[in-house]
Amino acid sequence: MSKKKKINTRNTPIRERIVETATRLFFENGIQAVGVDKIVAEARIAKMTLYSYFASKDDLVMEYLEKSADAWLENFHTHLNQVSKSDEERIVNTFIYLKENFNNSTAYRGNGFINAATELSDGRNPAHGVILNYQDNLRGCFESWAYNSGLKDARELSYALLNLFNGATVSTQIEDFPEPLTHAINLAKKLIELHR
Amino acid sequence: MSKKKKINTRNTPIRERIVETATRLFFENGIQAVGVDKIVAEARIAKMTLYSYFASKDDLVMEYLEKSADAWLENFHTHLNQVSKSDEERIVNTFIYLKENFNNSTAYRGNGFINAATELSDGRNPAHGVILNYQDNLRGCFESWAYNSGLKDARELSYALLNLFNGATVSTQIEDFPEPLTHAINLAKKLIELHR
DNA sequence: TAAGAAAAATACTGACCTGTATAAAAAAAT
DNA sequence: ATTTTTTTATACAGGTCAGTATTTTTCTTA
Repeated sequence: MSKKKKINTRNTPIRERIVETATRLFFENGIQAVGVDKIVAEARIAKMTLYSYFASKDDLVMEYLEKSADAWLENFHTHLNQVSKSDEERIVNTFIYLKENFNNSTAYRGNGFINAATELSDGRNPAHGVILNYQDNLRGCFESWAYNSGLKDARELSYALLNLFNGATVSTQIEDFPEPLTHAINLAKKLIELHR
Repeated sequence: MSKKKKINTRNTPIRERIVETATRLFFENGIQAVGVDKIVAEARIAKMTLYSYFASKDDLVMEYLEKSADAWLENFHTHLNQVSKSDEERIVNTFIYLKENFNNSTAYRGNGFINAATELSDGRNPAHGVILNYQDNLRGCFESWAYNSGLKDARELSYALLNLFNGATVSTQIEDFPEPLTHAINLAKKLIELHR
């Protein structure tokens, strides 16, 4: 007789508060650096309540990554739709968006998915699937935007742009200064010209 | 009367074995994921011996980063000198070097300094100074190589190349597949043409 | 060979970690 | 109003963490 733990699958305000608090703490401090005790303290709930919604910390981490990836992409597209008149503009605006995000943050923490990928070094960790999916979603955006704009070699360009996206994010995080993003914006424009 | 701990500053084989073991474990598993007990076990020394050479784990981490940065740059230049006939070739060969490193590794772990920077999120950590120095050293190489090759806007090009370097490293680490590095090599060649 | 220094072995501290057991209090549903 | 579910509070288990104290053994050097 297997004695399984019963997990509450309902979507209550408490559950949302757990995920929101974990999301904020994981992103600001890193996943390994945040203990369950800190999450329950800041969410002002009992530890047992957390473990009634999530089987383990790893489960909570998975939900953090999945929900954050969805939210990131949604904010991303919402913003791009507001400032872009064409798919070609969306490409350049992607990097302007990164720079605005840096300027609007007091302590820049880069990209939560890149951080998670380097932190959870074991590639067999299921979190890597979410991160890979996020990255390929982003690259796919670049590819279709490039294709719709009539640019040559859209697929190769999309890889270059993803490289540029990741590189500019990491460089900015290391330097804590927006200069790499300025160069990334210029480089994105040049890449578009190269593929026109 | 301040009671300080006496640190052995001699450079003995044991000390080197500690640093070598820590270097391997930190790079393969991440800094936070490796405990002092694991280091002393794999180096087959007593824990007290480690603490007679290093005041704290943070001290050992600093030495790991400093020594690794020196060793990385030395290997880098040694290899580039063997395969390059000009500074312009050094630029492209940098990215070929990354790809060869990936192909020669069983479990690619990317760049130890990028990993450390994302792992040690607090920018006030003295480790960030070492990482910044490493990055600027690398960018400086790009800049002087570009300048010596008569390329235009050497400084801006160097930032683009550093972005490309970091981005390709991170993308490869996430994907665990060398395709981003292939695109990075092509992109580096294009960037050189753009600045000719 | 004797004295001194280095290293090892062992046990420990106090803090933190994930996860659980249990019982009381609060809330919801019947 | 009573039962059932949810949440809390508290304590705890078993592990790991960085770092230290103490004693014994080994090595070096004089």
